[in-house]
Amino acid sequence: MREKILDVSMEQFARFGVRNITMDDLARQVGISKKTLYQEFKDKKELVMEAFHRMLSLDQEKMCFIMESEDGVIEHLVNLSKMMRERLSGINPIAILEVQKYFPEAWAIFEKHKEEVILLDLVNVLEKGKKLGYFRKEIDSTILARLRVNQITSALEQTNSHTQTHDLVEVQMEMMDHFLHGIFTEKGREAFYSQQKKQD
DNA sequence: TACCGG
DNA sequence: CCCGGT
Repeated sequence: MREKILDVSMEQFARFGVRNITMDDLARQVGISKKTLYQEFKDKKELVMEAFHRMLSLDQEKMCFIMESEDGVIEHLVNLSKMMRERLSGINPIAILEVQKYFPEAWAIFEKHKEEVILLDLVNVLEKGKKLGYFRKEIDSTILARLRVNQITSALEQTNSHTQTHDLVEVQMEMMDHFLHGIFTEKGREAFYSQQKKQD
């Protein structure tokens, strides 16, 4: 039951914004009474926190899966960016602003996730890529992982501007391409191009 | 579902 | 007036 509620909440919050979705809306869509809803969750704040937390956990699961199934570091970075693009395309920019503004505790969960999960993952993948000869040995993995994590999440801060979600997706693609070409060795670039061909 | 109160 | 909470 809890998961069902969280899944619906996640989708609705992302699409219409947290403030536009009322507790009545959620109860109706899940097909339960508000009483049941409040038995599972203390208040709306808790629901938002949990929904947000769940979204990040699902992302993290996907990342672990990518990490295990792909031994190619390039595929890993491409998939990470793809994941971010898919996530962005389903989120109304207004929802991000609302969470930052009205649910700072939920936003803190994301900040933590960014620092502890994504950043470490990127350091690992950059190191791995250097060893395999795809990335230039001169690069500092820690600095570039930081650069990349800021790049990826910059999409979420730009929401103040009038940028459309579609543009954000395009921007993600462009930044990934630029980042990769900055760290590739010859071997890396060739591997990237043949990997791109497969995707089309 | 109705209602209170912020 | 709206909506979270009872």
